[in-house]
Amino acid sequence: MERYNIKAVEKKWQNFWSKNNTHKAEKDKSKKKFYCLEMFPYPSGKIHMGHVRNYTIGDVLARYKKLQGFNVLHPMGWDSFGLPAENAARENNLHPKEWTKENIKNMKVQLKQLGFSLDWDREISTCEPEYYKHQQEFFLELFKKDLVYKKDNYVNWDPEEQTVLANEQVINGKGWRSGVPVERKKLSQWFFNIKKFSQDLLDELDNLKNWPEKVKLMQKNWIGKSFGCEINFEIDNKNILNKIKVFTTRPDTIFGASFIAISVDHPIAKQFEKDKNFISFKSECSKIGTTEEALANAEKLGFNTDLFALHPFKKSKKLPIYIANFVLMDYGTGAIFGCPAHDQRDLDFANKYKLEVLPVVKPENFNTEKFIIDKTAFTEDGVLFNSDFLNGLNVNEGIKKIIEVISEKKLGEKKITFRLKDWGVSRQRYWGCPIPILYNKKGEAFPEKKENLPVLLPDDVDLNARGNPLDKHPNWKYTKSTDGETLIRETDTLDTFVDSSWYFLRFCSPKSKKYGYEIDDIKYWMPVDQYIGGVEHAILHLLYSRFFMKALSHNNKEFTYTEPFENLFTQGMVCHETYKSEDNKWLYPFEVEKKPDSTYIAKKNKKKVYVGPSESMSKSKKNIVDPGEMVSIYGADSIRWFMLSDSPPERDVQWSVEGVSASHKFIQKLWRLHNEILNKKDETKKPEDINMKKAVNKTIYNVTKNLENFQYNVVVANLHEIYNLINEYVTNNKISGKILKAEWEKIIMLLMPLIPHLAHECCETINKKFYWPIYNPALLEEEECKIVVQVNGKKRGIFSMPINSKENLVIEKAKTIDNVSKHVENVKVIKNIYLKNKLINFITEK
RNA sequence: GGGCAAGUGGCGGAAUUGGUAUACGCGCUAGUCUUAGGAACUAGUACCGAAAGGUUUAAGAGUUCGAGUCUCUUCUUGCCCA
Repeated sequence: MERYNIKAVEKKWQNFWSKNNTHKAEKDKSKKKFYCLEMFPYPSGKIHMGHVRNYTIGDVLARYKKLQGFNVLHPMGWDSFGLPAENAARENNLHPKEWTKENIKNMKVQLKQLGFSLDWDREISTCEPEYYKHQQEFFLELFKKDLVYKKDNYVNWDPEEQTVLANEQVINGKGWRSGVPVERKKLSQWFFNIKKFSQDLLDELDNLKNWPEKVKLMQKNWIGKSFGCEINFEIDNKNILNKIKVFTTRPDTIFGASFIAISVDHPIAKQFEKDKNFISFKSECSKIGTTEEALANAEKLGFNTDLFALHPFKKSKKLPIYIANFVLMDYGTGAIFGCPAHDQRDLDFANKYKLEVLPVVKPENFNTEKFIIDKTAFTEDGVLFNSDFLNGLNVNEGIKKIIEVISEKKLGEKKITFRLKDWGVSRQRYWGCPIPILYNKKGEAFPEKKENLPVLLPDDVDLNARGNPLDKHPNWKYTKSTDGETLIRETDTLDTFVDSSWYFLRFCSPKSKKYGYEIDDIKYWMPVDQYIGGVEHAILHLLYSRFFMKALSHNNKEFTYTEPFENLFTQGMVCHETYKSEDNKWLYPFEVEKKPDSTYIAKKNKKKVYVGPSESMSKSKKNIVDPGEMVSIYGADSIRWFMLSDSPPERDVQWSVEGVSASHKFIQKLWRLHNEILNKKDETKKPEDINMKKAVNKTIYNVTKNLENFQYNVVVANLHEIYNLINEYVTNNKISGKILKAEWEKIIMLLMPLIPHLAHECCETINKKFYWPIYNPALLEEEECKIVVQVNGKKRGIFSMPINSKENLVIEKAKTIDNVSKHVENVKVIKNIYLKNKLINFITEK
């Protein structure tokens, strides 16, 4: 028998699938559909192990569902707009378009080499005019629906990338890609009105039954609904404004208020614009980012306005008004009252400026005199005191009561706010979807005409100039209206998260010239039955996609809203050990060598290598393994098998040479066993036949169940087990050839979704039919069962009995077991716990 | 600081959801075959013990006839938010 020739066989089937368009999906209303989608990649050049894992998990599901008879849609495309193309273009002197195309070409080859059952006829790429044309249409549709608007806004400005970042692209105050501290800058920006749907997006999370709770919670926190109250404070000096509207979620602490803090952009702050001190204060503020985190961590700074507000319930009390760096105009009303005793930021501020700290909430059963606030604010629930008519109430009761009183006295009103902010989509970048908006001389914005779409990106741009290349382009932005007026194009492009917010719709009608999606297609294919991707997109991409569905179906009779992703699965990361040389430089795994004592040395100079913890594969730490190289050594099936075998899909997996080479060996073993089975002669029945049938039946049951639950590592274990058993039967000639072949065929079918190349090769020599085996429930029943015997809950023995034996027979036999009889003799058994076919527990008197 | 997960052999991890803990794989040990082995095969491998047997799911308590699984406390790690 020949050794299994991985390269030839894998190539053979990949060509076969390509030629026969095996994975092509066609709308067929008579068949039940299954839309299996994995998050599409950014074409960075090569696929990485994270992709391999993501797409292997998806492919197993897609192939499994197909074998079960579903009409499976399993498409793939490219999230191909974005900054790296511009950077790479500058480095390599290659146009982003060319760079992207080249990468797509290479990555497509790699995906095919892994044997994924993708329908390449539906391939889409977001940087192609055929795609972004429709995106521009959607932009205009949203514009018409008043879901897009422009406003001056502080933005997170990444000085390195010279672009605006969304809040969620700012991590620890730094740009998510550049790692450079983010600044605040005021710019005129386009926004999607996602805030409008805050309540819906929150409520409808409950309908997502098969989303990880973790992800739903993250979205819930991100939307951040809070109940609070607006309170109007009168200003002592009536010349200015007579009132400041303040928002708070803790109106119960009103009696502990000792100052008012307003944002630098608050109308009241305007009068200080010429004050030198204020100007320097303001510039100091702009250095802090716009995230809540940055605000919380930054030193609290204030600018004293010398104005005072009157306490609404204690008119004699005057609260100084400060302009403070931790209050933002776009949260609440841009003004707060400070209650230092019960808010950490307020306390930090009060301590710095020597303001009064008056506690009004204390823990229950705590002596009032002994309760002192020093450096830590008391933010927990407790009993209100020092608070006039609120005294004795707890926090929730206090909030309720104070809101009642405030509304009654018309001092303010109850207010619900959301943390979710509108989605700023403008990017001062070239490689993105142009925003189809024109400006006249007055600066008024209006939409480009539909027949003029797409607004194409010009090819001839200078990427080496700083700032926005489209803005610097000599003539692209100038155009003329039908009546000859000179118009200027919007030079910002759209955030690439817009591109990925509707690509799952496009896959349903990838070729439609007229529409971004055909209503008839999405009615059949949508929603995505299973979406698979990294948890890092839990907030951004998934929330934006939900918003996009909302926005498109808003005021749309044909398109009724559904959640885009019915089921969501978030897979873990691929990790690898990290290696450092003696001179503290990262080394690639292929640069090191393992010695027999399990220590490592550098291949180059034989010097000692320090092994660090296993971490998520990243280029910067060089702990990466190239999938292409692995495929060429071990073959696609081995890589797939290993990816599935070692850890549950939702957890991180450790890449290891031992693991993948073990998978490779197992593939070879399967092939060897297959050939041995083929060579077995058909014989008359043998006694073990029925046991083998039962074992295979049980495997079908287990594999099916575990596939449904995404326990792919257990599926692998199930298949290992049945292999071990069949192999033993074959070696010892225990099974008749005919039964063996029939049962083995079923196992090949079970292998089909996981290692399709080998399974197809085996299948070809047996039978060319594909099906998903159905288990026989009757065969799951065993004739004998093992009864565990416990005495006082401790396991003392185990024995076999025919299934469904009578209780008294089981008890009698149980008592005769050596280690049991010892424990039940000479003591009174007061109780038997009996579980049919499973367990007997004797409870004895002490 | 808050929230959510998780903690099982040398390692990755199973456990029909409260009923035989450690399936399956890696690694390791011994052996067979081989010119050779980073191949293949066989046997062993949670811990203590020569054995009978006993102990064990981060630590401690609780509920229960019975707890890896449920409850509480503590510790540790990871993720998200601040």
